[in-house]
Amino acid sequence: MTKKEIAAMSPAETEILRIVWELGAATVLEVVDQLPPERQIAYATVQTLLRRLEHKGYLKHKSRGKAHVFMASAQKEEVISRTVKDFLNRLFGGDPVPLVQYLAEHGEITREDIDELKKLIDKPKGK
Amino acid sequence: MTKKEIAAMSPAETEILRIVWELGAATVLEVVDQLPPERQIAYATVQTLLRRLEHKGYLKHKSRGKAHVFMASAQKEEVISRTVKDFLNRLFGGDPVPLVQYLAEHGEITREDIDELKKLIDKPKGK
DNA sequence: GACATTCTTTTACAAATGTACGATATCGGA
DNA sequence: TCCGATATCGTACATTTGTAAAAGAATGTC
Repeated sequence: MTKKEIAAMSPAETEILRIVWELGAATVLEVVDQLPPERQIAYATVQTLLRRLEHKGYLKHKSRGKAHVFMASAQKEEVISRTVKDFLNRLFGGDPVPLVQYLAEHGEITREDIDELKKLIDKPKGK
Repeated sequence: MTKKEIAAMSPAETEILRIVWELGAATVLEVVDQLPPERQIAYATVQTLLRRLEHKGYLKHKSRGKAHVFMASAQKEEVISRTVKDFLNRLFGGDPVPLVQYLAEHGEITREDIDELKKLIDKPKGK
């Protein structure tokens, strides 16, 4: 565990980071285009968020022509882990069951999903 | 749907709100005592957070002696729903499966939990 | 090589957040 | 009724966050 202590990301930053993850690598414009249409947010704002994410160590970038192409720098798994754990602590005191329960009750996850999960648990993570 | 538009709560506020939910009703001191020992936070700070939560409509209070006893005002279900949905959107673009998958892979939820869930889904919510 | 175009950088700024001190009010006793 | 203990209230304040305009730089095109 050499590196640690990466500054927490804000909600808006999280939203942007997710999109970069999804696209693999993306310019400011590509991120903007990926945002849902109802999400009104200026190009410059997204740019700021990307810059801040880079400062905090979540992203890095290289240049393609004059544009910057952003991509993940920190380990996604790691980041998600911290974020979920944190969320769980704040809202449910760390107990994940109520969360999953909520998802089940509100039709967010289907029976099929659950069957898949069962398999996942049975096979203890084939690396 | 008469009331809506309740201001979003901040992470620190969420942490406090959860404790009030857990205790049902609590004074500032009781909330402070409920916080994990590693969480260094002054009495006055908790007080401020409780005050803000009340302003935002999440809590109300009555007096017991000179102390204020805080308790939930907004519907917990409602609040959790909004919060989870929001979290899901930001971190996973709204798809709950990766979240649950994460929980499963990291041993956060057990096989038993999953069996319980299955029942929940099969019985479509006995109101 | 001058221009319009497209990006990045710089800079701003109000509002929200996290944190908490000091002043004030209230309650239970002596 | 005056006192100490306990609470709340008002206030403060440095940061972080969300949002973005303005200024400056690189590029392709006549």
